[in-house]
Amino acid sequence: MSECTHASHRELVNNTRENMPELDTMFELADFFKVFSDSTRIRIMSALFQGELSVCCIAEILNMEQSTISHQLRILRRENLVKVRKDGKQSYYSLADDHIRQIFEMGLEHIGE
Amino acid sequence: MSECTHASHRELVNNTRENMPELDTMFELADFFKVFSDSTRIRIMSALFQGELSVCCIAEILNMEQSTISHQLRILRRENLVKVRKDGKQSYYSLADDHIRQIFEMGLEHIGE
DNA sequence: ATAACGTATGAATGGTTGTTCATATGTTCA
DNA sequence: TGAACATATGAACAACCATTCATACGTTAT
Repeated sequence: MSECTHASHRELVNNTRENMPELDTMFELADFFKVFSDSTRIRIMSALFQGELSVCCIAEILNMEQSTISHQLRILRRENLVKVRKDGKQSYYSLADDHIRQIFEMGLEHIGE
Repeated sequence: MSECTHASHRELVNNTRENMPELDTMFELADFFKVFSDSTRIRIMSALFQGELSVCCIAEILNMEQSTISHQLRILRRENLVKVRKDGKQSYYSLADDHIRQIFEMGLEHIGE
């Protein structure tokens, strides 16, 4: 290995840069994981694994304010992780992507559950 | 489906609660994904996929300050995602977990890369 | 020993983000 | 139509976090 001022260092830098994903891709990747980085959203998705639920139902399950849930559902909707079905006064949310379970299980595996 | 005030709603709430992971587990899960939710950390790990690198090398590859890299490496170290090998003045970092590649690939798959 | 270099870290700062409050929108029922 | 209910949303606030600056620590070489 070389230190920063050496010539071979330059090669290593350039080589590594070339083999890395596109910058935009790495930003997208971070944004993707960001959705899973909040415990409220994790809990909402965990609840939705059982099937579709209305907003107030989720709020009660998590014992949190309806407004908080709505705001977080908004984010999950924006990221296409949940879908809504409106029926009368209520909005029923469900998971939009089977991928989510896989992502959860990988995370659980890593933290050793 | 029932609305919030109905009796059957209570059953649904309790049932869903019981089938959800432990609260602590969901918090840990969020914390785990939080590590991957920052683009600088994603870029560092992407660089380390090529092999071990010194701090200043990473800084140059990402074109960021050494201090910034050190701070982020500290977090990655705390989460046991990288390991350090000290050699003289430099610290060489490498990925500590083969899992990481799998997590990256799942994320990349989801964002459609 | 001193200088130069690589790395680590505490404090300060600016930006981001989750939650709450208040309120608006839309629906159902009397 | 008006009241009650479910949901959505903007604004304000607080907490968190990534970055920068300054500096300390440890190592190498002169």
